[in-house]
Amino acid sequence: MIARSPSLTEQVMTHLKDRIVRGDFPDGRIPAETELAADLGVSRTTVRDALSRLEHEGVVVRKQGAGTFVNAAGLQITSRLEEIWSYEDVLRDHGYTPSVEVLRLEREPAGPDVASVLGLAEGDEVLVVEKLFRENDEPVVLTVNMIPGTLAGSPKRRDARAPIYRFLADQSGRQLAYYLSDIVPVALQGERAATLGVAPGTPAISFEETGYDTEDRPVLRAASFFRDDLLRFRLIRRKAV
Amino acid sequence: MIARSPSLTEQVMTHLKDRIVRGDFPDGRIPAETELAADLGVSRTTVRDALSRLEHEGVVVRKQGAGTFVNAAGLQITSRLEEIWSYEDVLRDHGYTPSVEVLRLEREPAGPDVASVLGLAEGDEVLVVEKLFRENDEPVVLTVNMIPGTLAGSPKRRDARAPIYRFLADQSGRQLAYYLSDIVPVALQGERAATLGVAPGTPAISFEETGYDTEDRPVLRAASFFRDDLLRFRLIRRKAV
DNA sequence: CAGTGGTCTAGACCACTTT
DNA sequence: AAGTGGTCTAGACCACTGA
Repeated sequence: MIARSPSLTEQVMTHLKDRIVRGDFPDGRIPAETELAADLGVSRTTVRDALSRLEHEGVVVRKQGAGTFVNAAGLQITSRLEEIWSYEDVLRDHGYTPSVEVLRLEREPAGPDVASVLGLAEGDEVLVVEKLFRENDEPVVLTVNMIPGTLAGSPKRRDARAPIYRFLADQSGRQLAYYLSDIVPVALQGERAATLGVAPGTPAISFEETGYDTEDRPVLRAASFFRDDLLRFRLIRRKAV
Repeated sequence: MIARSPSLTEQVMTHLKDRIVRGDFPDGRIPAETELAADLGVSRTTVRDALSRLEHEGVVVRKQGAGTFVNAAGLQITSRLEEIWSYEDVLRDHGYTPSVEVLRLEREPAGPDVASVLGLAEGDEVLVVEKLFRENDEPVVLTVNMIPGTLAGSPKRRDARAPIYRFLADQSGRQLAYYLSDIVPVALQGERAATLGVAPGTPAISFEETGYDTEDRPVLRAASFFRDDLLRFRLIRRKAV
């Protein structure tokens, strides 16, 4: 709850972002590192740290010998794939005001695939949490999460509306540290197509992912299905260094 | 002892990668930054730079106060989405030894979408380069590239087998700087399905992307289709900082 | 050529985790 | 308390770009 004062680097980042948004650099050129350092009263190292992180975020581009420039393309990226964490936030980033409904919350025996990924024996119990995210009654994202039964108590539907990483932390105390995600093309069928409000056979992207806690133990298996017409993933690809 | 050319930072990176692969850190724990700096005879800043980049690549994880650790999950990532540049390399990373065939190389009038993206008038000529990447006669990736007609001479089929960024550089002198890519689910139909050797209606992922040169001018529109059973994209997602 | 970002050093103190 | 990574400084030289 205590707001720790942002680091100098972070303050420089916000400062630069603000100026970019404000249109302080109409030609897209950002002042030289030494100049910024002098103006802001910090060391060039700190400025460079901030610029590195902004470059990593896709906000600016640096060209040796030439200068640092605002990256117009980066402003088009609404969701950076590697930082997706809560679908509610993703939808908000897209300008939506999402609602969440818990479609399913029950225990069932794990199938062989899920058991293997989560390090369980086949037939061990998993808790299934199925959620639908809507914008104005229009379904956009459907997620199916499976958690080892031993890592959950007897949650109420209301509890399950929280982002899954928070739900998991509340139930088990385990912190979700990272996901390993496969991007998989699917054709939506049957009930799943109906839930998302599309015709059977509609092609869609599914993220199939395994979540690990801070000690690299698998704690979550999830699949997410998207309405491609309402939610599109975009990324920048640059030549590797 | 250590020489120039690859930067010190890069040498430290390769050194650490080698030791990781060699199994020098059986418990997954990497020596402290100060220790590495002393051992290698470089400053801690250089070591930190190397570790930052390895962390960014997903090779290691750093935990404040605890240490730096090998990231087992990162070793499973064969293709980092944000660094895809040549599909031949992507396939090689997957352990394949790909071959390339140029299926199509001809000029045609641009449709409205392509014209708009490339900043052309509808009907202006674009050069279409369609390539198929195979592993052992098995088709894996199909790419369709469109370049403004003014940016290409009269290339031969042989020229078009090179990676598209090199082809573009050879033809026009323009350097491809980055791509803006949409990840789109499609159902493969007709000729395209046949070319990739799958049943009509098979769901697939398509990368729809626009390539820009170093001066942010659009120079390339491309779409790529994948055999999901042969080429899978995987990524790590971590909590944003 | 002057000016830019890229690399590197040596050292200081802080925030956090583990013992 | 000891040890780790995180932040920050001040300064040096190099590699590259552009006029």
